[in-house]
Amino acid sequence: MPAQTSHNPPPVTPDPGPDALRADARENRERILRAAREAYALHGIDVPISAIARRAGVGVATLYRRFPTRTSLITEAFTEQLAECAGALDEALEDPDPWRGFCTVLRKVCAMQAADRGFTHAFLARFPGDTAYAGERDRAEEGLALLVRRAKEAGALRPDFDVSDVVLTLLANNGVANGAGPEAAAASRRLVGYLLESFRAGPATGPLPPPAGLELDRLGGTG
Amino acid sequence: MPAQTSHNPPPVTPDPGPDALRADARENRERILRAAREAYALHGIDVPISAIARRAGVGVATLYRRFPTRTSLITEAFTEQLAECAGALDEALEDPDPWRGFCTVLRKVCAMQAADRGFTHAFLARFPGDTAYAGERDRAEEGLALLVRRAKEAGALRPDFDVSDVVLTLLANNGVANGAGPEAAAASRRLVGYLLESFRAGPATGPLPPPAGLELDRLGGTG
DNA sequence: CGGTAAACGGACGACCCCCTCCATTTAGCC
DNA sequence: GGCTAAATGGAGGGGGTCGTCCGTTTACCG
Repeated sequence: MPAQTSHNPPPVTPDPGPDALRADARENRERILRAAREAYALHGIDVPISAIARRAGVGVATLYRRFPTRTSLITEAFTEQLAECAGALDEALEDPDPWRGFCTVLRKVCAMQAADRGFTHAFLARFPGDTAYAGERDRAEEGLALLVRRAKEAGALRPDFDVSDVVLTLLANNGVANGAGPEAAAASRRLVGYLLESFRAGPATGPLPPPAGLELDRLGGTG
Repeated sequence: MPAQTSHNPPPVTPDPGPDALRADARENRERILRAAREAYALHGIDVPISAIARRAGVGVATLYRRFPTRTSLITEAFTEQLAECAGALDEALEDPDPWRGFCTVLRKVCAMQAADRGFTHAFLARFPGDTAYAGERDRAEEGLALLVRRAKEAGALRPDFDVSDVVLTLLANNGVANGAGPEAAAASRRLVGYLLESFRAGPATGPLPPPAGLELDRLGGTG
């Protein structure tokens, strides 16, 4: 990334923003996002750009002008769902029972993963140089850490649980979501059921293999 | 597949078999398989055929003549590892402690998954029309079912464990193996640690979401 | 040593996806 | 209604993989 010339008050939005667009352009922008969400949910994040354009009823050029990079499209397409995740975390933090909050947020995010094949990738993908998610993600990590600490202090979450185990859960769930086909939802629920039982503090168990130190921003679809 | 003309004593081996080959051809065949295993382990199952050929030091045509379909190459390349899995299961069945056997086989297979990016795909991929694995797989399913039953009867495995939960475990582990990059091995160990704790029979826990009824032959890399 | 069939490998056409360019259409304003 | 800049869409060059064809090389046998 070339250095910027010292000053630029609005951080040079690569996306002009939906508001500054002409009416027909804004309409098309929405159609593209809708089509992208549908396509991603159905076929995963690898659908050709041209397929999304076709589904949206626009030309490829239109799509490319609005979303110059694949990442920018994905970012926009999943903003809503990511906000939903953030909301779930906020709710969990407000729950007087941190363990219940912990369970709820994990169940919810995993269910979303299982329902939408593209969501996982959007969720786990790192967006190099893209600051749109960075703040959101940092906030999520903080909130998660807080929730985990509280749940431990309440004696409900096992003490050797590591925050990175949340990522572990998401990755595992991703594997199930991608591999289990039509049974993905049921399989995901069952996996999360097993894991939550294991995460719950209980009578002393043997030592666990050490945490893998996974971080949200070090992960990608295929490593 | 066109109907066959009623009789063909040797079931028309698409692979002439390593033995009937000329010396140089057999040599090349081995080189191809070695290269395929390396490439799959490093880059997953999607490496271009040409890359494997190059790595093996042969032309594409040679590879294609020996292994007409991608599947046939994968099948051959992972035969050894699959045999190792089968061996692990056999050992587990011989273990006087079925729970220990169960843990060992799950740990071993998951470790293999984590170590070799291609192995999972080979392991889970369905091979339509390919009978090479069918017998092996049926035997594995039987053995697994037996192991699970014994472990339950020994009171070590929770009664509501379902055989399909083994597949669930493999899918989850696959997600971790594919997504955790360099930490895949550690992350996989930790996941399996959590799951095995959960699988272990213990003080009554709440009801689990129902099993997803996953079967080995209904799974594929991306469903 | 010589002949033959097996084996080889590179080149090639078909296909798909990415992304840009440009001639044409259209919305919004006077 | 007419003008202008924004917006559009499809064609096309570039890159990559697949799988086959065919002229050349090589192992094996007599």
